[in-house]
Amino acid sequence: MAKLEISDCQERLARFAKAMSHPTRIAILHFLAQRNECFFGDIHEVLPIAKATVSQHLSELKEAGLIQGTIEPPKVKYCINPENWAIARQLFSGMFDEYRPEKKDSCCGG
Amino acid sequence: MAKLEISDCQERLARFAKAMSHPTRIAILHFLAQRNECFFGDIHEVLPIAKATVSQHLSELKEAGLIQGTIEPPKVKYCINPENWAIARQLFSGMFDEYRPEKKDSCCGG
DNA sequence: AATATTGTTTGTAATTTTGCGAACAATTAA
DNA sequence: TTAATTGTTCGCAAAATTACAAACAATATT
Repeated sequence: MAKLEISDCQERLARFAKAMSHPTRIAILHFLAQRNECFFGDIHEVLPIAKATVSQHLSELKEAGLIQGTIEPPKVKYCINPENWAIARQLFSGMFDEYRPEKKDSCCGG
Repeated sequence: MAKLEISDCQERLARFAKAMSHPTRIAILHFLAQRNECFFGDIHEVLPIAKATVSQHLSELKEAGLIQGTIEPPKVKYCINPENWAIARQLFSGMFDEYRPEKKDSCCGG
């Protein structure tokens, strides 16, 4: 029993998923993905939540590696982290491609 | 201010991501994606956690729509939910495709 | 030096998540 | 009927998440 070991890829996928597990953070990613870059204020301006909360969400996205931020005094510029974005894309599509229903009739009697 | 409204798609994407935000649940999805279907016991046997916890993780995956379960007394058969799996795949790839770095030089001075 | 601007950090509270053992339900076998 | 098998649900505890206001830091301006 207990033979299944969780791989690094699976841990990493879960980590990315966790970063994406909140609607506000999805909205932030969407916003950044479209603009390629922008300042904290631009993001905060558009969200109906306190700046402290925005900052926290940005922190989590940054720690997960999906975005990056650089200080441009007195502002902070945020953008997608291209390398990790590509890795996340691959991990997710790899996961979803693992399921290939060979038969047209569904499983589980559904 | 606060102009950004979170769309249903974004809510749904976050919901799927949340279901995938735990390593054990990623492992379960991976397991199911490969086998196309299997019983609770098969999953529990392979995981180093209590059956109550396994049951809970399966519940969350089921409530999120990623998997489905049917009772086959005295067992319960679980499998990927094909329709929602396809929807999740699209939502994620749609999100990741939103970012298209036009230039080779990275943003944020990275 | 004093003030304004831009974000982060801190402290706090409410809620959710995670995990387990024990109790429970439902079917099957003896 | 009694016992065994298979999972779910309950009750609980520890930890993590979410959100906010207030305090703080760092640069720019007057």
